[in-house]
Formats: sequence, C-alpha cells, structure tokens
Amino acid sequence: MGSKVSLRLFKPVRAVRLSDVVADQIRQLILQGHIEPGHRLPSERQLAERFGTSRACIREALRQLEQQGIVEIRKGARGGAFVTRVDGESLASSLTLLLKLRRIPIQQVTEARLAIEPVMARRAAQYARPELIEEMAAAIEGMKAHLDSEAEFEHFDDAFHHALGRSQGNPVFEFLAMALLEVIRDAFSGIDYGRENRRRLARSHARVFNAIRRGDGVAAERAMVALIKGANRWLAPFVASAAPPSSSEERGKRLTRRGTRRRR
Amino acid sequence: MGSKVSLRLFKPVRAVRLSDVVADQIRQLILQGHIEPGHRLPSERQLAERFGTSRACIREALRQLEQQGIVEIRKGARGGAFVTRVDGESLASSLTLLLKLRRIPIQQVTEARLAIEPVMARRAAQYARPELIEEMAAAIEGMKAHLDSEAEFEHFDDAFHHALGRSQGNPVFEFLAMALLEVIRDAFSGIDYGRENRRRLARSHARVFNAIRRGDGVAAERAMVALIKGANRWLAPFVASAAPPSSSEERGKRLTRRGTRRRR
DNA sequence: TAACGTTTATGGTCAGACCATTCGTAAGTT
DNA sequence: AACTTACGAATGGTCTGACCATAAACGTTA
Repeated sequence: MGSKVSLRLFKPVRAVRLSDVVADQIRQLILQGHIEPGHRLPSERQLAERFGTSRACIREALRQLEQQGIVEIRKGARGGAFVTRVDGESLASSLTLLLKLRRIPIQQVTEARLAIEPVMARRAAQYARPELIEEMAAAIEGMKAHLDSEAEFEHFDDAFHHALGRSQGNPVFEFLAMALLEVIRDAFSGIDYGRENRRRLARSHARVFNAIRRGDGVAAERAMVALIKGANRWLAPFVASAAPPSSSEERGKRLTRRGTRRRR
Repeated sequence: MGSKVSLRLFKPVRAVRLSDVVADQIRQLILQGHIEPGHRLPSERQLAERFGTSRACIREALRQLEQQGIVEIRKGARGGAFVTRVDGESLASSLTLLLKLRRIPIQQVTEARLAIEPVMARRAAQYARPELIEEMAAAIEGMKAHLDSEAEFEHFDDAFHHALGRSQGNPVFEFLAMALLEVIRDAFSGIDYGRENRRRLARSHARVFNAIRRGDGVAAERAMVALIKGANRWLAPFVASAAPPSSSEERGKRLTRRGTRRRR
C-alpha cells in the first residue's frame, strides 16, 4: 500500500490546456507592463511559432483575452491583437450577464445604486476638482439642450455620472457605479422615456450638480436620492415588461424585500 | 454623388466572426432558460455539424463562454460543455483584473468597502432572517475555533461576509461586496496574518454580529466601520510590497487621495 | 493631385487527422 | 458474489496545411 500512496506525490505534468497557458503568459506580460496599451502583439503565426504551438491554440487563447477586454483584434494588413486600455466595460458586462442569468429584477439594481450614488454625490461635493465640476456642468447643459433626442440625452446623462465617478479620487467607486448604470441602460435600451421625463431628469441632475458645486455634501446626497427614486418611479411602468420574474423563488424574494422596504 | 452615398445603406452581410455568432446564440439559449444549469451541450462535433461550421470555430466560441463562466468544459467520455450556475466569481475576477491593470492601490478598494459593507451591516440588522443569523453565528464560532490556521480562518471569514451578503434580500449587494472582498483576498493571498491579528479580527466580527443579532443597525454599521478600519491598519505593512505603484500618474492620484482623506 | 488597381500581411475559416482522457462495461480473477 | 483488470467508445485537446476575406500600403494612371 505504501508504494501506491506515494504515487499521489507525482503530479500530472500537464493537465491544463495549452491555450490557457498561452493566455496566462500573455496576460502576465500585459499585467506586468511589458506590453503597453496600444501596442500590438506578434501575429498569430509568429506567436504560434514562438510558443511552439498551432495557430488554433493561439487563437483560442486570444478569444479568452479578447473576452476579458484586454486585447482587441483587428484584421487585415497591420492588423493583429492590440493591447487595450481596459475600462469598466468588461466589469459592466460581467455584472449584466450575472444579473440576467440570475433573473435579478432591475428594482434591486436601483436599490444598490441608491446605496452607492448618493454617497458618491456627497463625496464629490467635498473632493471634486474644478475641471470635473466643469465637466458636470457641460453634461447638464448637454442634457438640457437635447431634450428631444433620447440617444443624445442619454449620452450626456452618462457623461454626468462618469464625471461624478471620476471626481471620487477613487476609481473603484467609478467602476462600480458605472457598471450598475450600465445594467440599467441595458435593461431599458431602445426605450424612449419621452420629453417630459427627460426634462424632469435634467432638472433632478441639475439639483444634484448645484449642491455639488456649492460644496453642500448633505444636499447633494439628498438630491441624488431624490433623483434615483424619482426616475425609478416613472420608470416602473417600463419595468414590468422588461424583467419578468421566472422562478417562484425569485418572486418570493421580491415580495419579501418589498415588505421590508416599506418599513423604512 | 447620390448613387455613391446610397451605397452606405447596404450593410456588410457578415463582418462578424462566426465564433461570436455561435457564442451569442448559445448564450441566448442559456439566458432564456432553454438550457438549465447542470445540463450538457451537444459535443463539439455535433455542434459543428448543427451550426454548419468547423470544430475550431465552435471551440473558439466555447472558450468565450467558458471565460464568462457560463459553461464548464469537461473532457473524456460523457464529457462536454456543461452549463454552470453562475455565481459572483467571474464578476470578482473581472474586477480583480481591472484593478490590477489600472494598478489601483488596495487602499482604494478598502475605501470602497468602507462605503458599502457598513450599509450592509445596518441592513442586515433589520432584514436578516433567522437562518442567516444562524449562519453568521456559525461563521463566528468557526473563526474563533481556528485561530491557528490562516486557511481555515479565512474560510469562516468568507462565510460570515457571504451570509451578510445573502441577508440583504438583494443579491446585488452580495455580488458587489464579495467581489471587493475577493480583490482583497487576491492581493493578500498566501500571507499569514498571525494568530494575534486573527484573534482581533474574530472579535471585531463578533461585535458586528452581536449588533446585527440584536437588531441594532446603527451599532452594526459602526462596528463594521471599526472592523474594516482596524483590519486595514494592521494590514498596511503588508500592502507596501503588495501593490507597488508604477507610473507617475498613478502615484499622483494616490497622493491626492491621501490628502483629501485626511480632511475628513 | 486624386482616383484606382495591386500587393501583401494578417485574421477568419475549414477539413481531416491523431492524441489523451474519462467512463462504462465486459471479461477475468479471487 | 465481489473485486480487479482490460478494453472500447465518446469526447475534448492539438496539430497541419490549406484557402478565403480584409484592410492598409504602395504604385500607377488619369
């Protein structure tokens, strides 16, 4: 028996996929800064030769890295895998996918935003630098100037929240907040809120902004709460069709939560 | 000129990768619940035949889905692509990657946790169900019982925060909080805090838990702030070597943030 | 100078083969 | 009967080599 057990000490030489090893190695190079964003990786054929594998293997690795958002593949001459400057997009899509798979009602995302964005508004009132105040102001103006176009309006809405995120002095807030916003955007994509709602939204944003500009953190926090709750209120009709509950488990959770929220 | 411009109306029939189309289609099937978690997709050869593509193409699609964490590939007879029940893991790894690439100091992650976890503690004091209180109690006991093993201790630490997350009545909080915790874990993986620190940590957790159990939201919130700040204090020495700044830009940001934090 | 082919490097796709692993099962052994 | 072993089949993992499609650079011509 002793001789048999000792076999466990020998680990398999290679139980992993080659494409994973390749992807890991490239990822590490990028992580350690050996390849800067914007730069190009060698061509698939060169990589295959260098790693001593087939092209198919390299391609599988690249699919992985592409999915993670750390490289972008362009085809044609002078094409190839380019290292991208990663933003929160892949985090957002990861969260979106997770919430969709779990069939989380959009209301709960709003609830999470309600815990985070007001804090960010308060922080912004304290920390926001002039150039970011400027950016927010421009976003507000943009919103007011495009009440007739959902797409344009949304762009400036995004711009405002983005500036808010960047004014935290801490990118983690920005990433999380933008991911949550992106989930909302995804859920309501293609829906036109209507001019009246856009006007209200612009005014709510302006109230938040004004509080931030004059450095009134408490007011900014309150205004942000009002903004999100307000928007959520007139967004509700759209929600019903957008996120139907599926399993009884989910429905149960929702009812429970609703009950508890009322207690506030 | 008119005839030329009209050409723009014709969109390319297929400028996308086949593997993307395949991945999208499978993802949709899973998203719409046509394939349940645990079930197996057809074999690569069958999929290739069904989609009318090559196996290489199918494999690239599977690499994508695997990276997203929605399928798990097993090899050998009765192997194949199995639909997984997606948890927050892929969200966590996505966040970890993003923060590493941007070289975000771990301190800023702590700052974000400081904005979220205390709120969760407060909410838990109001909403937590008996079985989750039970779970937290067990986690606290586990921590106390394993002060001598970093690995075991960490497991129960995780269990506590997990229970805290699940007691929100809103999975979004849970996902975000666990992702942030995972980033911390990743940054300090393999480090032994030492028995004394583990003892302190267990006591801090116990204080949070006791407040939650007696339904005292305000105290729970305060205790959680103390927990995170306390842990962060004695964790600082480890940080220095764990997250070296690289670009001057990043260093600038850090100094700025430090300055602003002091103003609190 | 501007419009238009041509070349070329590169990703995208394919077909077919063979290897490695895993599981079920049948045969053999105790 | 129970256990062990050996084999077969299904499936993912990898390779080879070819060809197509695209896009940028280059040269050519009006």
